Amino acid sequence: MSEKDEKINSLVDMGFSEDEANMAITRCGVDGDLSILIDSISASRVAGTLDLSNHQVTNRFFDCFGGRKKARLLEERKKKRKRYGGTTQGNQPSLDCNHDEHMLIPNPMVGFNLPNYSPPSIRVTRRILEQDIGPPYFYYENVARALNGVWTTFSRSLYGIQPEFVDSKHLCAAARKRGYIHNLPIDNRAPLLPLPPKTIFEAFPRYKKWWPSWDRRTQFNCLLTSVASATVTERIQHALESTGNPPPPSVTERIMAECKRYNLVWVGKNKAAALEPKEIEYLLGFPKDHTRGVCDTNRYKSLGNTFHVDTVAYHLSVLKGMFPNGVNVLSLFTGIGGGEVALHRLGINMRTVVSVEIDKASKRIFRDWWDQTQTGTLIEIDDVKSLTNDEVAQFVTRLGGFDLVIGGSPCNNLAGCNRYTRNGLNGEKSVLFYEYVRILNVVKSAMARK
DNA sequence: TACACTATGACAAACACG
DNA sequence: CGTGTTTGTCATAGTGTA
Repeated sequence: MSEKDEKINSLVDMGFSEDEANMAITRCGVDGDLSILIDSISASRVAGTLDLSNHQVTNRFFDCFGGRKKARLLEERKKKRKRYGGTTQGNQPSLDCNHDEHMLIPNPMVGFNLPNYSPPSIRVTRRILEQDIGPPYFYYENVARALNGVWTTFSRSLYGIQPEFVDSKHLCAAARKRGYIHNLPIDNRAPLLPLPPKTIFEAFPRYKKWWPSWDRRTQFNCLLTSVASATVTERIQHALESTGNPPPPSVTERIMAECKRYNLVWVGKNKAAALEPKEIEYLLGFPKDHTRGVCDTNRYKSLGNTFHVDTVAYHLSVLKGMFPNGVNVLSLFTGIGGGEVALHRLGINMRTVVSVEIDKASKRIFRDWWDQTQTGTLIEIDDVKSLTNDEVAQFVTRLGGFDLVIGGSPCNNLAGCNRYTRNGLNGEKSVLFYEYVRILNVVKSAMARK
């Protein structure tokens, strides 16, 4: 079989038509990665059916830039297109293989809507192609501030659907800037109740006692995968003890930088400390002791990598009315089960969850939670790469289809704090995004055949 | 092998300013 | 408008201990 035929076969397996596959190979060449071909097909679907000059999401939050600034951004985009388009890339159409488009992140980062967010939002209308409306519903997540162009690729690979960017600080006491692409309805969402506390003191009143007046934080920064150790807090304590009260600005500024970076709290006189795992569980909407039983390093790591339950639950809440008999879920990059915990807290019964997760500690945490709270079936798979198209199709047949495909692919190579391997979407871990696309497309086409 | 701890100081993108 | 400044980030590699 020639390389071209092989690629066409793979693409057809994923649910693309033979014509589409042929076109993509003509445009991008037979040497291109499968991912580039998928991009190309998705792009032409979008280009062919939607008018890109008119935003499909009319949302006042995308209009929140002042006129001048917006005009400037548009100018820059034009310039970039000029710079990267056409001539330097041979005869490649710029829309297909150009990853340099900007994706505007709305400010404030409140998504399409939020519970109790005022002023009442102007009605958001979002159009999704008929063929891409669920079931299966899908829900994809990653860091909002990825490298430029990455979200354009996410969107393009996921049927041109506009991402929804939400900073969870609008829902809880910690920032968590994330983008979500999904084909769920966005009307009639309902938050989990009670609404979580939105300030540090509401969440942890006991820290008021030792909180210095010059620490003006009211919310935490993003909860990361590792925390400050004793030397950091000792250094702070020493600095405070060796200066007067109040300490000079030079000292407080340095200390504040550490506090913000590590999300420190004040637990005694001059004594700052890292948040405990159970406190992070609470902030992120997990049940008490959810991650208990593995070592602290693994608890922090898996918590740093997970969803904010309340944010995700708010988006998934629309499923409750649609599936009174429960759902079958394909959960990719499950981690400690943020999506499942959200469904559970929404009162949505999970008949079956096929969970793909490679990390042993996360798997154990999730399995323990499942055994203690669920009556449905859990099927565990280790690695997305080893999950073949045939196996996915067999699951679809066996279970009668998936109602929800949910997952957030690795951000390691996209996250700003990675100084070593922030090499973008083709990095070792983040490239697994394309496995999500592959598997989702197989599910879609297998369900369409039924 | 598993864990705890430490130092590291990159980088894009938003922002402020003239 | 360019240009310098600030901000914040689902992190990693290496070392030592048990």
